[in-house]
Amino acid sequence: MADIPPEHAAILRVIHSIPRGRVASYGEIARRAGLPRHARQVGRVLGVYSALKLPWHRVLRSDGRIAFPKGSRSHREQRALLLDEGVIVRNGRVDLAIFGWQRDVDAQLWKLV
DNA sequence: TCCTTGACCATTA
DNA sequence: ATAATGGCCAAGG
Repeated sequence: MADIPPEHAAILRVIHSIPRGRVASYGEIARRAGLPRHARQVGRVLGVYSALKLPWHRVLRSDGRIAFPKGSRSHREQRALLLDEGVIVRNGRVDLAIFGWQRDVDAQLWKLV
């Protein structure tokens, strides 16, 4: 069995800890894993370990958009999985101020008014 | 080694 | 809001 490099393990651990109904960007995951500026590696790791059971659908771009091209198979699947757990996806995008793992509380309160 | 390729990001126009 | 740009960095050829 191939051993998993520590950097990969750190990234996988962070992804696994994203709460249900919340989302995080590639960059944020990299930072939380102690690997700032390694956003691209997060995407790569997700691909490499796609066989594992991970909440990959909770990972989005920094602007809240789904990384896969609109109309692609993966895009549709990710959208469906997010909707399944109550995350609103509008036009291929999620409002991070509401569903972001580290969401902006001020913005959320503002929306309630 | 050097070069290319990305499930990326921030800035600028 | 969209697009181009330069930067980023590990993998693989």
